[in-house]
Amino acid sequence: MPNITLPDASVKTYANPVSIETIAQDIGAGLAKATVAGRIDGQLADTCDQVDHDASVEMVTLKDDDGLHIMRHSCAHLLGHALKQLYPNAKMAIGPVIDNGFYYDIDLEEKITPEHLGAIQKRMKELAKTKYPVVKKMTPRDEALAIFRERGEDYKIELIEAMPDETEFGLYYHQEYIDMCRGPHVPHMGFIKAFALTHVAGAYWRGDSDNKMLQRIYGLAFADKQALKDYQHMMEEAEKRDHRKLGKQLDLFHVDELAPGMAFWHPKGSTLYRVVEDYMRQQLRLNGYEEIRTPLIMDRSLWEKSGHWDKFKDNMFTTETENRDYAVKPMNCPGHIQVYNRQLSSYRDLPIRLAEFGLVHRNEPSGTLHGLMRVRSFTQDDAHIFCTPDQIEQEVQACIDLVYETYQDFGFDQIEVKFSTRPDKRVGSDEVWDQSEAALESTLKKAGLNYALQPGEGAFYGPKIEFQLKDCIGRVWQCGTIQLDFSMTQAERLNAVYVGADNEKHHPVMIHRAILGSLERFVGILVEHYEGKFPTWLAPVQLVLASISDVHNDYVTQFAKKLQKHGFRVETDLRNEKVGFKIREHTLNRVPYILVVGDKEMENDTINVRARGGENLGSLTFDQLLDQLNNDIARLGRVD
RNA sequence: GCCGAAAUAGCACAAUUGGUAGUGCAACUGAUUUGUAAUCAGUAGGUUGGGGGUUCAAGUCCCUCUUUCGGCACCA
Repeated sequence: MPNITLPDASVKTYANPVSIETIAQDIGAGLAKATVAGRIDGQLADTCDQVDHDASVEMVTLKDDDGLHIMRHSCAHLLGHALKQLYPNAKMAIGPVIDNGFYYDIDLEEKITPEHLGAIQKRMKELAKTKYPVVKKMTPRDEALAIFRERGEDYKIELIEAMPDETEFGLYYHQEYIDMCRGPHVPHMGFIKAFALTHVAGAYWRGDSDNKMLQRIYGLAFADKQALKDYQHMMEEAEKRDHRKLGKQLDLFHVDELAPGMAFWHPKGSTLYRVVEDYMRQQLRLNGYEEIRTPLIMDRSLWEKSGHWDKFKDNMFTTETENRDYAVKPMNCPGHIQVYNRQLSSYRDLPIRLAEFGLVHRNEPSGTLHGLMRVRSFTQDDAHIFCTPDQIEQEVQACIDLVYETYQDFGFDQIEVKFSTRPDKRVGSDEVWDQSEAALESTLKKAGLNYALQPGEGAFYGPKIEFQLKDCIGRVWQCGTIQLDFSMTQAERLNAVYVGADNEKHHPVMIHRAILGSLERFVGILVEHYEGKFPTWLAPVQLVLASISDVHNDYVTQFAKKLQKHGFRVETDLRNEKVGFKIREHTLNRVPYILVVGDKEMENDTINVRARGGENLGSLTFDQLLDQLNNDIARLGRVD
């Protein structure tokens, strides 16, 4: 006699176990039609599942995030169904839901090309249109194995074998196609109305590069056609922000075939880069750092001692001369310890904060390179804080504060925080790792930040906090990082010491920290974040002064000189072109202010100011313009 | 590194079954002296990513290397 409590607190009583579908029917035909699945005491269930006890039950529709998720998962099955009809030899691996859609990994001799995707998608649409029912059968282990064995689904068998404790498996019958899944799934394919296969790519079975590479087909799926269209449109718009595209358009940088993964900064990009660097230099001054510079190339023995040679030589560039081996630095820390070690420090001197805009080279695998986001040569706004164990918390806290203040100045408010713990490949004892992880995590907790744990993702010498920003199409990149290191300063490594109050020598703790991370990556993120429309303090060219005809040229030149003397980045446009042409060109170049001079301005000793976005601020005197610019620049990139 | 796709003028792209490599913008020259998103005319620009092969003939077909793109694995 199950009593079913509905979300509106009403109760329905049934004489016998009852299916979700029946309950939905009893509430109303409309709801029943829209029901993708049910939630029984909070647990998702198929519409065919029976409720045999008193329970609270909710209907899940496509308006529900869970409903969307279920539909996307079923769409992956639909892909499997269509694919097996077209390619009976295909072996299906896994087909999970991802943001905005799904993918399915497939083992198939034949290479799937974009043209094939069209045919597969067409078949999927035909199948979906029939609204065929999806039938679930809970199937005992042996039977499930037999079914997949008969069908040659080797990967499904492997999946079953990887779950030795399960006694029965949910098999979903899509007409002749059978897939295994925890479910739930849509009751019929009529729910799948808006999807598109997007691309195919390689992916290792079980995510392990020692395994076979399968073909992964990616797809989008949404509740209705409009939502799909909206998403596709949004992605097209987002792709216009791509820093590689804008880098070319705005003449900021290029990456040359002769130096893969290394940026050539053009004058405008170089200016932007330098503004960012100068801003960080100011932050260093205000926060008790001392800036240093260390060599790019250092003797191999240093890297052997630091542990880099052992753990990371595959990623290091090397060189040799006169029978000595050198490595190009992939990190700045060993060099910083050399500077720290130049003198004997007292506990009274700590913390010592050494900072460097350190150019590092890492031989990243070729397939990873990506514009400015993943490069082989980049500059870290790096610093190493040498401190006593007692000072860890305050120092880490100060770093966290600096990260947030800096990101706000650059206009970022969506920052993801990750906490990464000990990796397999590491130096230092487990006790030291226990201590480091606990210290870092407790500070993180005290700071009240929401963070995600990433087990095993730490640096080889210590755990780390990562601050991540998103690029234009949602890919997440690590920027800032705070890493705690008890190992590098030890006697058997690079042996940094200080004299404690007890007059004994101790090894300081080292905090590795970068706020922006890589200048290259950060500039790339900035380009995408602002779509090249940089706030005035960052804009490579802040003002362009355009003359209307050549009688105004001298006036323009003089006016521009005055602005330059006040430190503004100014260009003049004295070309023999119509003013509309000049405006268009500088607008496309996203210059914050276009200043126009004609007869009127010359008479009144003013300049006409057109702000980015087309707003005309009228004709201003030099001092009025100065006020406007100074107010604008003082805001940095902060959003009000 | 792995799987797949791609590379044509500075940029964006075109070129039928293998048959004279083009268009637009930018550049340069000249005319025009211009009032808030494109003035007109002309000129020049290429060993079609590099190398090799097939063919009477290759941007197009084959091999190879490089780079790029999308993922995967990696990311100190």
